[in-house]
Amino acid sequence: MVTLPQQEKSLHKVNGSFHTTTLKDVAKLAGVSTKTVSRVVNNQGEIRKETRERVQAAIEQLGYRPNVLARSLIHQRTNTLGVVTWGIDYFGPSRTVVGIEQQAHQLEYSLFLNLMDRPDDGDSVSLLDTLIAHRVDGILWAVPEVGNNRAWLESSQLEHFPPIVFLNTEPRPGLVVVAVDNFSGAKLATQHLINQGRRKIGIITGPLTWWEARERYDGWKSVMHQAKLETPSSLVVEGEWAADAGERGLQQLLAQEPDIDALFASSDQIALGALSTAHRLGRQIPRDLAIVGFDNIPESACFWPPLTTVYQQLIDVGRIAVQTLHRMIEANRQSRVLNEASVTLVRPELIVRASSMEA
Amino acid sequence: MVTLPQQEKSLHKVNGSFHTTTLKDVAKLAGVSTKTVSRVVNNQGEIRKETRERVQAAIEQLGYRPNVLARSLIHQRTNTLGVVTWGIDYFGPSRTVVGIEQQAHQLEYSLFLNLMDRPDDGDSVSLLDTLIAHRVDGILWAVPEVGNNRAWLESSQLEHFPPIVFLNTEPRPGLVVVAVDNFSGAKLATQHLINQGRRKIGIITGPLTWWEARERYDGWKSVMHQAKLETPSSLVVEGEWAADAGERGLQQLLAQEPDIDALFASSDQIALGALSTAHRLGRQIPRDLAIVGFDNIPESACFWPPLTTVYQQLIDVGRIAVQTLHRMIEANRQSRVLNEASVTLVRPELIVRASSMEA
DNA sequence: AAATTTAAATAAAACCTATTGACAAAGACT
DNA sequence: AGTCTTTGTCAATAGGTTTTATTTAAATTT
Repeated sequence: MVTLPQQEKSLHKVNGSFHTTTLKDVAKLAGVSTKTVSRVVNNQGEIRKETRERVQAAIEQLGYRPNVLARSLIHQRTNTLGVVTWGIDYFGPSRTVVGIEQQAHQLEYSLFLNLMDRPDDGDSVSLLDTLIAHRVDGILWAVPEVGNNRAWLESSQLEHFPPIVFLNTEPRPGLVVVAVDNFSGAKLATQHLINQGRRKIGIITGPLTWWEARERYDGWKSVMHQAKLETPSSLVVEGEWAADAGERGLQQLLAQEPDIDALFASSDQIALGALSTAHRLGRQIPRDLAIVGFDNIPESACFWPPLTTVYQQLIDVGRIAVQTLHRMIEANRQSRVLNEASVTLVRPELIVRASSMEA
Repeated sequence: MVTLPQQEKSLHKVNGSFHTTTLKDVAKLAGVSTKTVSRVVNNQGEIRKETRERVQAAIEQLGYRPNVLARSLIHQRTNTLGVVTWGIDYFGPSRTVVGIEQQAHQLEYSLFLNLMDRPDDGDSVSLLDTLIAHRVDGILWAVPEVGNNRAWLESSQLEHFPPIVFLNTEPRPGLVVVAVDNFSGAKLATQHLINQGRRKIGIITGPLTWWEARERYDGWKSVMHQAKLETPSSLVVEGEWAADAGERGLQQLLAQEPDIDALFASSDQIALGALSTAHRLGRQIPRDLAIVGFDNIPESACFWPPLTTVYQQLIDVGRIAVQTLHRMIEANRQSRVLNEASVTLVRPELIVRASSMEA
């Protein structure tokens, strides 16, 4: 036990305004120099056990926590990453953020979170500015690529930017990208349907301004061609990501090609909408129509029938992105070498359920 | 147009290591004092148009952004809020975060995001410590209340904490809380079923260690009693929040009370699982069994049949929480008056769809 | 044109909090 | 007395803000 002089309660009141305790306060209370406190806090140098305990008791009593701002200022490092993303109320983006947070936490980074209001451009530049003003050590750009919403890349002076990793965006020369291999995923889905003996396989795409939607579309086309199956535009409907696109989409497809026997839906929500339409029209799933989705949202296992879908390991995308960013930051610290571009693709896997296989 | 002396590219390279541009650099390049630059940046005092332009040109050229850390240090204010939450890959929590972010952005706060790995206790204290070390101006505690996961409240020295607002937790004396009125929501749902002429109304609850689950359970009980309906334990199944709890839950309910004519599911996922079981058992929804969920996840409109559910305006909870916190911060700045406790309840509304009404 | 007033800019120092290095001093131990 | 261990002093640093006192420049008045 260590005893300390009683501290009057008013210590943290100065001029009636809040005063967080500083190194000095601790030093004064413990009766040592600030240097000594600093040594205790940072666990460096030889310190007598008794002194250490006195200091620690003072820290306890005052609720002292070192001011990270001051530290960062000196060390030229904030241990902070900036995340820019969109749509965390959707399953995919939120999972990605979870992965990011987990890995960041493990590597002792704090996260600044910034959400865009719309995925297509908007206020990207001002968000990035804020992050840079906060001197984040690195940036995770996790906004889905829509239209030309990375136009800021051209106009910005990237030499004033910290390292950036792009998540789920199209690889480009000079950039570091971690993404799900949507193309492969779509191929898995389509190939599976072909393996089930289906031949007339329709697709409802996401909005084709989205890179991910285009990749999935291309994957479908690629497998179809390989299997020598036609891909007329009557088998294709462009939709939004949400469920009602699936409802309308299937209606339209059936109007154009009444005898399609399978559907590749570019999201689980679209698949859900299609299921709903199928029920209304009295089509048996999977007998009359096999359906495969994309995402593996938790609900999809309980759709009726349970949905076959492509599982994207978005948590991994987040984790890998942070690991990569961390390496870039460390490398930068050693030498101001330009980080090499790189592309990491995470392979999705197919989850087979009842919506695509007859019992 | 303003012209400036050419700057050699190597300015931001010092000893081969990265050098962010500072006020001084700008001042030197513009040929003015640092004070002048400061005035331009902060838009204060009288400054000749020509000078302002020179300075702005220098800022542009160097890509200067004021160091927020240094500013915060002086102003004793970081314009930063800490968010602690859990489960942003679920619909409810992520929506709440969206609301928080929107309002924070509008009030020019940046957000630190911290996710707990588990909602029941865990590392709360260390998360809070990190936030305080970062000198956040306020904290949003958006972790659902499970068991005694706010035990840290007793052991912490709250006088060293910045203002805190609690989201979707049980009101307690002395705390500021913004929450959805789960009790009312459950009453809406149950009353609606009674209005439809249902009398034997079962419930699948969330885990009753959760405050929100208990509130919904109590709401159901309250309305049942008011309508002079029995609430034997055979009408109650405690579940998890996810869909498979609904599958098993309905099975169990039907085993206990084969002639129930309605079900209040404490989450849309549970409702989805119940729908799935109903299909498998050949029960017609809503004819044989009316179902109401809770949450209004986007998919619920496309369930088969579309799900009647209770819509919680979680975005509003987030927004209001930030507004409240902002007021507390401002009030604190004026005078170190203890912030008064307060409770704001957000009323949910009932969305009626086909799962509870015969056509 | 000279004198006065007003405006714009500057230099220098203090401050915010913590870190760091060089060096000195005190105390403990042979 | 000499050595080792522990602690302290002091100043500089990180990147800004703010104050005071001063200087310079421009605008206005006589």
